[in-house]
Amino acid sequence: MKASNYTKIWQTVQAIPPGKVASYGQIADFAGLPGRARLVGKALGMVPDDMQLPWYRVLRANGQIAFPSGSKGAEEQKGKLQEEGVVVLNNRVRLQDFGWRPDLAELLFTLKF
DNA sequence: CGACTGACGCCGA
DNA sequence: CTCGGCGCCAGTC
Repeated sequence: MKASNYTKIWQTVQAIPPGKVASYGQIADFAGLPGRARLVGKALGMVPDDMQLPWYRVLRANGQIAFPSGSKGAEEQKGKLQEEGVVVLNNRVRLQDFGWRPDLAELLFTLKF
């Protein structure tokens, strides 16, 4: 099967465990698309509503929520994260505490590509 | 074909 | 901390 870039990105996002967050660049790297962080953003925007995807676990490299503070999207994302115990302050998360550091072996087992 | 546009990232000032 | 600039690339106009 011909895993498109979007498919790889979605699979990688699904691999993020609850209570942890990853950055766009990180997702791009794990998906085999180094330097294509913007493509990750595009891919998340293309996600069908009926597909379950923890898109809210994806943040900017500095831990900030990608949406403008106070916007609908930002509030929704903040809520979803806090439900999992992730602390969100001033529209941002401390990656030092909640950043996802995947185990390479398990990552490969999950993504299989 | 070129110009513009993003749920981005990094480096330098 | 803020700004500006450049790299990135699939879509859109």
